[in-house]
Amino acid sequence: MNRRIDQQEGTSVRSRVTISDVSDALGLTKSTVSRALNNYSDISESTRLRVQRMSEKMGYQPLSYAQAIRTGRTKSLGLVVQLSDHDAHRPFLAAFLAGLSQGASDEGWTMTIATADSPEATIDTIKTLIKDRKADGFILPRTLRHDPRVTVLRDADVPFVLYGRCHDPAGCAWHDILGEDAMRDAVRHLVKLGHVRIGFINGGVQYNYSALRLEGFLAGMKEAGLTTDPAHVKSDAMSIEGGEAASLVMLSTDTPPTAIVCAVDMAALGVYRTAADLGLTIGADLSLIGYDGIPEGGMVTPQLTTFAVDHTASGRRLSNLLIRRIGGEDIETLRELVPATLQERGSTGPPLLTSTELTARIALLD
Amino acid sequence: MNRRIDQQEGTSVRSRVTISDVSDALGLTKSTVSRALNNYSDISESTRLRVQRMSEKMGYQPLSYAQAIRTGRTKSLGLVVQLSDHDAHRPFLAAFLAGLSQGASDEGWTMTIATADSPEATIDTIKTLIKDRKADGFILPRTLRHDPRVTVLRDADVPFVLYGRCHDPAGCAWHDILGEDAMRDAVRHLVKLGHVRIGFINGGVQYNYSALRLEGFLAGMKEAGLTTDPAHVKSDAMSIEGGEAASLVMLSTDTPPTAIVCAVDMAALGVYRTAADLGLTIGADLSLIGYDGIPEGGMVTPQLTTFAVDHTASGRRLSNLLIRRIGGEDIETLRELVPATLQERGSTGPPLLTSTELTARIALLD
DNA sequence: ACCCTTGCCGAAACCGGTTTCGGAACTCAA
DNA sequence: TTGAGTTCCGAAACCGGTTTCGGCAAGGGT
Repeated sequence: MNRRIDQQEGTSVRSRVTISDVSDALGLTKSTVSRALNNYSDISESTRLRVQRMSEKMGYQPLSYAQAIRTGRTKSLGLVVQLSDHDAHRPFLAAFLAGLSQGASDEGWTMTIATADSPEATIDTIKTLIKDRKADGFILPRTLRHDPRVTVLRDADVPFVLYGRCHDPAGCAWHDILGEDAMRDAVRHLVKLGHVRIGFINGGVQYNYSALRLEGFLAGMKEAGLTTDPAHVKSDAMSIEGGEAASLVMLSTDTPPTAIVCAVDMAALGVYRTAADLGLTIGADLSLIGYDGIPEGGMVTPQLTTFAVDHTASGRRLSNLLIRRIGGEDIETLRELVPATLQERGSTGPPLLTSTELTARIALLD
Repeated sequence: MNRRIDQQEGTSVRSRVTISDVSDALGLTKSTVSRALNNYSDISESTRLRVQRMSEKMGYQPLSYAQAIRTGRTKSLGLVVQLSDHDAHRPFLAAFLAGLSQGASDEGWTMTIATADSPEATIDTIKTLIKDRKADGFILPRTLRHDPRVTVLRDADVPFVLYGRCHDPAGCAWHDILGEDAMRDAVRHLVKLGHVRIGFINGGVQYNYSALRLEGFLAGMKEAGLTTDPAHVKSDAMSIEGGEAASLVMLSTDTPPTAIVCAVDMAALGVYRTAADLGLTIGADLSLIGYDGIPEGGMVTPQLTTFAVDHTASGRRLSNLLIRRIGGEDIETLRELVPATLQERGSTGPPLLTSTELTARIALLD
């Protein structure tokens, strides 16, 4: 009782307000206060209210690690960032973290993050974090078709939520962008402009999204009654170089596409290079649509038409979902899909050249 | 004693090995085990060894939050990333985090990170993390000349370490890159190529580094016996647009510089735009040196000569310094400066034109 | 009037560590 | 032999919460 309550916003964080301070002030025991704040049913409504008010007034906030010792929960979300991945996701990282962090702190949770430089190291890091109880659950970005992280976490019975979807949905909660719809819409958009021969440059096949985006592309082609030339479909292009190589091959066929859809913006930037090499003007001779909305897309000429993805918003959602998952909510209610939004810029236009003319133009260079 | 020890690498993390398991196995009390592991002097060397071996064998690792309840230390490092800053630092983030995280986990620590979108929010977030004891200390990137974070942490008596330096070193540990030396070396490099009229585009004056880099630039000029035209020194350019504007003004004077040193790469990228607008060829008509080593510098033509900074290595050092600081090491021993390394590429060369010729060329455009 | 619920709260154990305190055993000088 | 120090470890309190258990008092049915 001789304990001094700190100033509201005192910078010096001497002795905190503990649960005993609150219970003493109310003439109750700390067990009652604890149960009142944790919504136990054997606490009368009037007492619960008294406790809540007093806690509020005294600025009491349970210490998460003091709770953890009994509950095993730290109120922190784990994220292991794998950096061996091509650079593509780095620009996402800041925005993504911002969303995660906001979503977490909205509920009074924090983010524990670690990095790893290989899939194996990622698994090890996750295991360590679980063992040391540094996180109550995990957010898994960049879901793979067969993701070892999912296996580990499912086995360990540790909650997690995917940024992406999973081939085996058992036990998986997720938040994902409808990349397949975006690819279909890309085709629709190009078809409306008059394109008939459309190529597709996909991302890494190990990722779950690539199968979906390919599906979406093909669906769009089928819907428009167009046939897809197998030579016009490439995959595993996630970097500028990858996109450059894939598009070069594609445009060197006898019947080159007049438009290309890329599953990732980085690959689309590579197409700019190929176009420059072949003397083609993007947006005129060759139309191009990307996906991701990376800032570099706004720095090239013409600016890249792409599908913008709001990673901050997604991060926020993911934190929310994971916290609810840890709280025991049903998995089925913790799955959501949101659309990407088309950002129309200069890299698309009606086809100026026929495929034959294109070939002729390209041949001139040799 | 009826407790089962988990399999070494068991995925299912049932009951952990606790300190009592270890003490039981040795026929000691847990207090002895605790003191043995924490290097108390009143434990015999033989006992300490027995305890260490058994702990190792049983895979015992104290639970950090269980320790925290008594010690107040969580073994986690705090980082608050401020995102309102121009985008410039985003590319750094991944590499920086990787270093921090490696440095932390090398010592069995973890990173707790949060984001904020304004200086005020940053302060609030730090205060919250301190209050909730979510971090034992903080890493402060992007040090300002007068940094409110330093004030808060110093007042709260919470350990911290700067990525950068501080005008008032009292209580400050740091790791920093010698940007001033880099700027001086940039001038030396240009002088050696034959440049006489050299401009300087500095970053934000609110940052601590900008004063240092300006100093370094001026030192290089003085060393070479060159006079610095005040019209050739600009500041607060940290983005492409900023660099573009600053260089445009600078090059529109009667005696434009034949070479420009930029304190940040992003500004240097802006100079490329100005050069394109004015019909100048970078590396020939105009030499350019940046600082940071951002990947975009390798994507422009010609590639940007710059000073590469290894943010991963710095992050690792910062974690190490902070952990030692939290451990009570003397501040004076926790300050270190490392050089940046010149990455010579295509944006520098001997001056092809005199200042007069340059002016004539530029005037032609009007 | 009596017993049986039910509602509500206190007492105490507990979580996994750390830290204080005290005392047994051993050493060494007087 | 004895007394004073040392060395080293056990017992127990403690940190700040949560959870189990038991019991008192009010209410309700017969």
